[in-house]
Amino acid sequence: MKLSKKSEYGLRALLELTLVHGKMTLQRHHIATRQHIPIEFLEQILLALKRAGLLSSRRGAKGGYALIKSPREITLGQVIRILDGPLAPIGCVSKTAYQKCGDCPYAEHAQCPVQHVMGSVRDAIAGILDHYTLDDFASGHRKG
Amino acid sequence: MKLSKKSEYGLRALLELTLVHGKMTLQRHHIATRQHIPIEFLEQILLALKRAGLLSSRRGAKGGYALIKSPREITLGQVIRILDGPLAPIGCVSKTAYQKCGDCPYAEHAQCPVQHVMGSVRDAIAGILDHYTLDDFASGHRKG
DNA sequence: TCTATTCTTGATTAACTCACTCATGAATTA
DNA sequence: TAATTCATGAGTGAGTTAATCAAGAATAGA
Repeated sequence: MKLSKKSEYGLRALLELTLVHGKMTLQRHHIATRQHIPIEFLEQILLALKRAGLLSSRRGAKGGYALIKSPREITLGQVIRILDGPLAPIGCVSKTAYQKCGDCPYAEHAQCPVQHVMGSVRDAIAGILDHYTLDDFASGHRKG
Repeated sequence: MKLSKKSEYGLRALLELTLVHGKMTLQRHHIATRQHIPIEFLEQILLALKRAGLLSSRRGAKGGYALIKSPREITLGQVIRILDGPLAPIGCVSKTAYQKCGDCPYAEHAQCPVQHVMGSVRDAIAGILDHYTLDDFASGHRKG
Protein backbone atom coordinates (compact mmCIF):
# COMPACT_ATOMS: atom_id res chain seq x y z
CA MET A 1 0.00 0.00 0.00
CA LYS A 2 2.81 2.41 -0.76
CA LEU A 3 3.16 5.80 -2.37
CA SER A 4 6.21 5.95 -4.63
CA LYS A 5 8.96 8.53 -4.36
CA LYS A 6 7.87 9.63 -7.81
CA SER A 7 4.43 10.60 -6.58
CA GLU A 8 5.76 12.09 -3.39
CA TYR A 9 8.21 14.26 -5.34
CA GLY A 10 5.50 15.10 -7.83
CA LEU A 11 3.19 16.35 -5.10
CA ARG A 12 5.94 18.36 -3.47
CA ALA A 13 6.86 19.91 -6.81
CA LEU A 14 3.24 20.82 -7.50
CA LEU A 15 3.07 22.37 -4.07
CA GLU A 16 5.82 24.82 -5.05
CA LEU A 17 4.08 25.58 -8.31
CA THR A 18 0.80 26.11 -6.50
CA LEU A 19 2.37 28.61 -4.12
CA VAL A 20 3.47 30.84 -7.00
CA HIS A 21 0.50 30.12 -9.26
CA GLY A 22 -0.52 33.17 -11.28
CA LYS A 23 2.56 35.08 -10.20
CA MET A 24 5.57 33.43 -11.80
CA THR A 25 7.08 30.31 -13.30
CA LEU A 26 9.62 28.07 -11.58
CA GLN A 27 12.66 26.40 -13.02
CA ARG A 28 13.42 22.81 -12.23
CA HIS A 29 16.50 23.64 -10.22
CA HIS A 30 14.52 25.93 -7.96
CA ILE A 31 12.01 23.22 -7.27
CA ALA A 32 14.74 20.63 -6.85
CA THR A 33 16.65 22.75 -4.37
CA ARG A 34 13.67 23.78 -2.29
CA GLN A 35 12.19 20.33 -2.08
CA HIS A 36 15.42 18.27 -2.01
CA ILE A 37 14.59 16.34 -5.14
CA PRO A 38 17.27 14.92 -7.50
CA ILE A 39 17.04 17.24 -10.50
CA GLU A 40 17.08 14.70 -13.34
CA PHE A 41 14.44 12.61 -11.65
CA LEU A 42 12.35 15.72 -11.06
CA GLU A 43 12.57 16.48 -14.74
CA GLN A 44 10.96 13.19 -15.69
CA ILE A 45 8.18 13.88 -13.25
CA LEU A 46 7.52 17.42 -14.47
CA LEU A 47 7.43 16.21 -18.05
CA ALA A 48 4.95 13.49 -17.20
CA LEU A 49 2.74 16.08 -15.54
CA LYS A 50 3.12 18.31 -18.57
CA ARG A 51 2.12 15.51 -20.96
CA ALA A 52 -0.89 14.87 -18.77
CA GLY A 53 -1.94 18.48 -19.25
CA LEU A 54 -1.31 19.87 -15.78
CA LEU A 55 1.72 22.01 -16.54
CA SER A 56 3.04 24.32 -19.23
CA SER A 57 6.71 24.90 -19.86
CA ARG A 58 9.04 27.24 -21.72
CA ARG A 59 12.55 26.46 -22.81
CA GLY A 60 15.62 28.65 -22.82
CA ALA A 61 16.77 31.44 -20.59
CA LYS A 62 13.85 32.59 -18.42
CA GLY A 63 12.15 29.31 -19.11
CA GLY A 64 10.38 27.28 -16.49
CA TYR A 65 7.24 25.44 -15.51
CA ALA A 66 3.83 26.66 -14.44
CA LEU A 67 0.46 25.20 -13.53
CA ILE A 68 -1.99 25.35 -16.41
CA LYS A 69 -5.15 24.80 -14.39
CA SER A 70 -6.37 26.32 -11.18
CA PRO A 71 -5.11 24.55 -8.04
CA ARG A 72 -8.77 24.08 -7.14
CA GLU A 73 -9.33 21.92 -10.17
CA ILE A 74 -6.45 19.53 -9.65
CA THR A 75 -6.84 16.77 -7.08
CA LEU A 76 -4.14 14.65 -5.50
CA GLY A 77 -5.93 11.61 -6.87
CA GLN A 78 -5.37 12.82 -10.42
CA VAL A 79 -1.70 13.46 -9.78
CA ILE A 80 -1.06 10.10 -8.16
CA ARG A 81 -2.88 8.27 -10.94
CA ILE A 82 -0.66 10.00 -13.50
CA LEU A 83 2.55 9.15 -11.71
CA ASP A 84 1.78 5.85 -9.95
CA GLY A 85 -1.21 4.39 -11.73
CA PRO A 86 -4.57 3.40 -10.22
CA LEU A 87 -5.39 4.07 -6.56
CA ALA A 88 -7.12 0.71 -6.11
CA PRO A 89 -5.17 -1.90 -4.13
CA ILE A 90 -6.11 -4.54 -6.68
CA GLY A 91 -7.01 -4.37 -10.37
CA CYS A 92 -10.46 -5.90 -10.07
CA VAL A 93 -11.78 -3.02 -7.96
CA SER A 94 -10.27 -0.15 -9.92
CA LYS A 95 -12.78 2.26 -11.45
CA THR A 96 -10.28 4.06 -13.68
CA ALA A 97 -8.26 0.99 -14.78
CA TYR A 98 -10.30 -2.16 -14.17
CA GLN A 99 -8.62 -5.49 -14.77
CA LYS A 100 -10.20 -8.80 -14.02
CA CYS A 101 -8.13 -11.10 -11.86
CA GLY A 102 -6.83 -14.11 -13.70
CA ASP A 103 -6.41 -16.64 -10.94
CA CYS A 104 -9.17 -15.78 -8.50
CA PRO A 105 -11.50 -18.78 -8.15
CA TYR A 106 -14.49 -16.50 -7.66
CA ALA A 107 -13.84 -14.89 -11.04
CA GLU A 108 -16.09 -12.16 -12.32
CA HIS A 109 -19.42 -12.89 -10.68
CA ALA A 110 -18.06 -11.01 -7.75
CA GLN A 111 -18.82 -13.10 -4.74
CA CYS A 112 -15.11 -12.71 -4.11
CA PRO A 113 -14.50 -11.62 -0.51
CA VAL A 114 -11.18 -10.01 -1.37
CA GLN A 115 -12.85 -7.92 -4.02
CA HIS A 116 -15.50 -6.91 -1.54
CA VAL A 117 -13.18 -5.50 1.15
CA MET A 118 -10.71 -4.05 -1.29
CA GLY A 119 -13.58 -2.27 -2.98
CA SER A 120 -14.28 -0.37 0.20
CA VAL A 121 -10.61 0.35 0.71
CA ARG A 122 -10.44 1.77 -2.78
CA ASP A 123 -13.49 3.92 -2.15
CA ALA A 124 -12.00 5.21 1.09
CA ILE A 125 -8.71 6.14 -0.56
CA ALA A 126 -10.33 7.72 -3.60
CA GLY A 127 -12.86 9.45 -1.35
CA ILE A 128 -10.03 11.35 0.23
CA LEU A 129 -7.62 11.87 -2.64
CA ASP A 130 -10.19 12.75 -5.29
CA HIS A 131 -11.61 15.51 -3.10
CA TYR A 132 -8.34 16.93 -1.92
CA THR A 133 -7.18 19.64 -4.29
CA LEU A 134 -3.77 21.24 -4.70
CA ASP A 135 -5.33 24.28 -3.13
CA ASP A 136 -6.27 22.32 0.00
CA PHE A 137 -2.87 20.75 -0.11
CA ALA A 138 -1.04 24.05 -0.17
CA SER A 139 -3.10 25.52 2.61
CA GLY A 140 -2.53 22.39 4.67
CA HIS A 141 -6.20 22.14 5.54
CA ARG A 142 -8.54 19.28 5.16
CA LYS A 143 -11.76 19.56 3.27
CA GLY A 144 -15.00 18.74 5.07
CA MET B 1 -1.10 1.68 -3.42
CA LYS B 2 -1.07 -2.02 -4.21
CA LEU B 3 -1.81 -5.22 -2.36
CA SER B 4 0.78 -7.88 -3.16
CA LYS B 5 -0.04 -11.34 -4.48
CA LYS B 6 1.46 -12.62 -1.26
CA SER B 7 -1.18 -10.86 0.83
CA GLU B 8 -3.94 -11.73 -1.58
CA TYR B 9 -3.00 -15.41 -1.49
CA GLY B 10 -2.60 -15.22 2.27
CA LEU B 11 -6.11 -13.86 2.68
CA ARG B 12 -7.57 -16.47 0.36
CA ALA B 13 -5.74 -19.24 2.22
CA LEU B 14 -7.02 -17.95 5.55
CA LEU B 15 -10.49 -17.90 4.10
CA GLU B 16 -10.30 -21.65 3.48
CA LEU B 17 -8.96 -22.23 6.98
CA THR B 18 -11.72 -20.07 8.43
CA LEU B 19 -14.40 -22.08 6.67
CA VAL B 20 -13.25 -25.29 8.33
CA HIS B 21 -12.21 -23.73 11.63
CA GLY B 22 -12.86 -26.00 14.60
CA LYS B 23 -13.75 -28.89 12.31
CA MET B 24 -10.57 -30.01 10.56
CA THR B 25 -7.10 -29.09 9.35
CA LEU B 26 -6.17 -28.40 5.75
CA GLN B 27 -3.10 -29.44 3.85
CA ARG B 28 -1.26 -27.01 1.66
CA HIS B 29 -2.18 -28.82 -1.54
CA HIS B 30 -5.87 -28.59 -0.72
CA ILE B 31 -5.62 -24.89 -0.19
CA ALA B 32 -3.44 -24.47 -3.25
CA THR B 33 -5.87 -26.36 -5.46
CA ARG B 34 -9.03 -24.68 -4.22
CA GLN B 35 -7.61 -21.20 -4.39
CA HIS B 36 -5.35 -21.57 -7.44
CA ILE B 37 -2.19 -20.67 -5.59
CA PRO B 38 1.28 -21.99 -6.56
CA ILE B 39 2.00 -24.50 -3.82
CA GLU B 40 5.59 -23.59 -2.95
CA PHE B 41 4.71 -19.94 -2.71
CA LEU B 42 1.72 -20.78 -0.56
CA GLU B 43 4.01 -22.68 1.77
CA GLN B 44 6.11 -19.58 2.45
CA ILE B 45 2.98 -17.65 3.21
CA LEU B 46 1.53 -20.25 5.56
CA LEU B 47 4.83 -20.47 7.41
CA ALA B 48 4.99 -16.72 7.81
CA LEU B 49 1.49 -16.76 9.25
CA LYS B 50 2.49 -19.59 11.54
CA ARG B 51 5.56 -17.73 12.80
CA ALA B 52 3.32 -14.74 13.46
CA GLY B 53 1.15 -16.91 15.69
CA LEU B 54 -1.97 -17.20 13.55
CA LEU B 55 -1.65 -20.83 12.50
CA SER B 56 -0.61 -24.17 13.92
CA SER B 57 0.75 -26.99 11.81
CA ARG B 58 1.52 -30.70 11.98
CA ARG B 59 4.00 -32.55 9.83
CA GLY B 60 3.80 -36.00 8.34
CA ALA B 61 0.91 -38.04 7.02
CA LYS B 62 -2.36 -36.49 8.26
CA GLY B 63 -0.51 -33.25 8.82
CA GLY B 64 -1.86 -29.85 7.87
CA TYR B 65 -2.55 -26.32 8.98
CA ALA B 66 -5.20 -24.83 11.21
CA LEU B 67 -6.15 -21.45 12.63
CA ILE B 68 -4.99 -21.03 16.21
CA LYS B 69 -7.20 -18.09 17.12
CA SER B 70 -10.86 -17.44 16.55
CA PRO B 71 -11.67 -15.88 13.17
CA ARG B 72 -13.28 -13.06 15.13
CA GLU B 73 -9.98 -12.10 16.68
CA ILE B 74 -7.96 -11.91 13.48
CA THR B 75 -8.31 -8.82 11.31
CA LEU B 76 -7.28 -8.38 7.71
CA GLY B 77 -5.09 -5.50 8.86
CA GLN B 78 -3.02 -7.87 10.98
CA VAL B 79 -2.64 -10.32 8.14
CA ILE B 80 -1.60 -7.73 5.59
CA ARG B 81 0.91 -6.20 8.01
CA ILE B 82 2.48 -9.62 8.52
CA LEU B 83 2.78 -10.34 4.81
CA ASP B 84 3.20 -6.90 3.24
CA GLY B 85 4.37 -4.62 6.02
CA PRO B 86 2.73 -1.39 7.20
CA LEU B 87 -0.60 -0.20 5.80
CA ALA B 88 0.50 3.43 5.68
CA PRO B 89 1.29 4.82 2.21
CA ILE B 90 4.42 6.47 3.58
CA GLY B 91 6.69 5.67 6.53
CA CYS B 92 6.24 8.95 8.35
CA VAL B 93 2.52 8.33 8.97
CA SER B 94 2.74 4.70 10.02
CA LYS B 95 1.57 3.96 13.54
CA THR B 96 2.93 0.42 13.67
CA ALA B 97 6.24 1.07 11.88
CA TYR B 98 7.00 4.79 11.94
CA GLN B 99 10.01 6.02 10.02
CA LYS B 100 10.92 9.64 9.63
CA CYS B 101 11.43 10.79 6.07
CA GLY B 102 15.01 11.61 5.27
CA ASP B 103 14.65 14.12 2.48
CA CYS B 104 11.42 15.92 3.30
CA PRO B 105 12.19 19.63 3.79
CA TYR B 106 9.43 19.90 6.42
CA ALA B 107 11.15 17.26 8.53
CA GLU B 108 9.68 16.17 11.84
CA HIS B 109 7.81 19.21 13.03
CA ALA B 110 5.03 17.98 10.85
CA GLN B 111 3.83 20.95 8.90
CA CYS B 112 4.38 18.66 5.94
CA PRO B 113 1.33 18.66 3.66
CA VAL B 114 2.13 15.21 2.29
CA GLN B 115 2.22 13.82 5.79
CA HIS B 116 -1.08 15.47 6.52
CA VAL B 117 -3.09 13.93 3.67
CA MET B 118 -1.36 10.60 3.83
CA GLY B 119 -2.15 10.47 7.51
CA SER B 120 -5.83 10.55 6.72
CA VAL B 121 -5.40 8.00 3.97
CA ARG B 122 -3.67 5.70 6.42
CA ASP B 123 -6.44 6.17 8.95
CA ALA B 124 -9.06 5.39 6.34
CA ILE B 125 -7.32 2.20 5.25
CA ALA B 126 -6.61 1.04 8.79
CA GLY B 127 -10.13 2.00 9.82
CA ILE B 128 -11.47 -0.57 7.42
CA LEU B 129 -8.87 -3.32 7.60
CA ASP B 130 -8.36 -3.28 11.35
CA HIS B 131 -12.07 -3.75 11.96
CA TYR B 132 -12.68 -6.36 9.33
CA THR B 133 -12.17 -9.83 10.81
CA LEU B 134 -11.67 -13.17 9.10
CA ASP B 135 -15.16 -13.97 10.27
CA ASP B 136 -16.59 -10.96 8.42
CA PHE B 137 -14.42 -11.86 5.50
CA ALA B 138 -15.73 -15.41 5.28
CA SER B 139 -19.34 -14.36 5.58
CA GLY B 140 -18.76 -11.75 2.90
CA HIS B 141 -20.48 -9.10 4.96
CA ARG B 142 -19.27 -5.75 5.96
CA LYS B 143 -19.18 -4.61 9.53
CA GLY B 144 -21.12 -1.48 10.45
C1' DT C 1 24.28 35.62 -35.39
C1' DC C 2 26.53 33.74 -31.29
C1' DT C 3 26.25 32.07 -26.75
C1' DA C 4 24.42 30.77 -22.53
C1' DT C 5 20.51 28.96 -20.55
C1' DT C 6 16.80 25.89 -20.06
C1' DC C 7 13.62 22.46 -21.36
C1' DT C 8 13.18 17.68 -24.13
C1' DT C 9 14.04 13.03 -25.51
C1' DG C 10 15.61 8.73 -25.06
C1' DA C 11 18.86 5.36 -23.32
C1' DT C 12 21.08 3.28 -19.56
C1' DT C 13 21.88 1.84 -14.86
C1' DA C 14 22.16 -0.23 -10.07
C1' DA C 15 19.57 -1.80 -6.59
C1' DC C 16 15.66 -3.72 -5.12
C1' DT C 17 11.29 -6.25 -4.87
C1' DC C 18 8.00 -9.70 -6.44
C1' DA C 19 6.58 -14.01 -7.33
C1' DC C 20 7.94 -17.81 -7.51
C1' DT C 21 11.08 -22.46 -7.70
C1' DC C 22 14.26 -25.92 -5.94
C1' DA C 23 16.81 -28.81 -2.93
C1' DT C 24 17.31 -30.74 1.27
C1' DG C 25 15.97 -31.87 5.96
C1' DA C 26 12.92 -33.16 9.85
C1' DA C 27 8.64 -34.95 11.87
C1' DT C 28 4.72 -38.01 11.73
C1' DT C 29 1.91 -42.08 10.43
C1' DA C 30 1.24 -46.67 8.87
C1' DT D 1 11.18 -48.50 7.09
C1' DA D 2 8.65 -46.16 3.67
C1' DA D 3 5.55 -42.68 2.44
C1' DT D 4 3.74 -38.41 3.46
C1' DT D 5 3.79 -33.76 4.86
C1' DC D 6 5.64 -29.69 6.87
C1' DA D 7 10.25 -26.67 7.43
C1' DT D 8 14.18 -24.01 6.05
C1' DG D 9 17.04 -21.64 3.25
C1' DA D 10 18.89 -20.54 -1.00
C1' DG D 11 18.33 -19.26 -5.74
C1' DT D 12 16.21 -17.07 -9.90
C1' DG D 13 14.06 -14.38 -13.70
C1' DA D 14 11.24 -10.64 -14.61
C1' DG D 15 9.90 -6.34 -13.54
C1' DT D 16 9.93 -1.88 -10.95
C1' DT D 17 12.07 2.05 -8.66
C1' DA D 18 14.83 5.70 -8.50
C1' DA D 19 17.69 7.64 -10.52
C1' DT D 20 21.74 9.18 -14.11
C1' DC D 21 23.67 10.44 -18.61
C1' DA D 22 24.13 12.17 -23.18
C1' DA D 23 22.70 14.68 -26.91
C1' DG D 24 19.29 17.76 -29.00
C1' DA D 25 16.03 21.78 -29.58
C1' DA D 26 14.02 26.21 -28.19
C1' DT D 27 14.56 30.80 -26.18
C1' DA D 28 16.69 35.29 -24.54
C1' DG D 29 20.05 38.52 -24.57
C1' DA D 30 24.53 40.40 -26.29
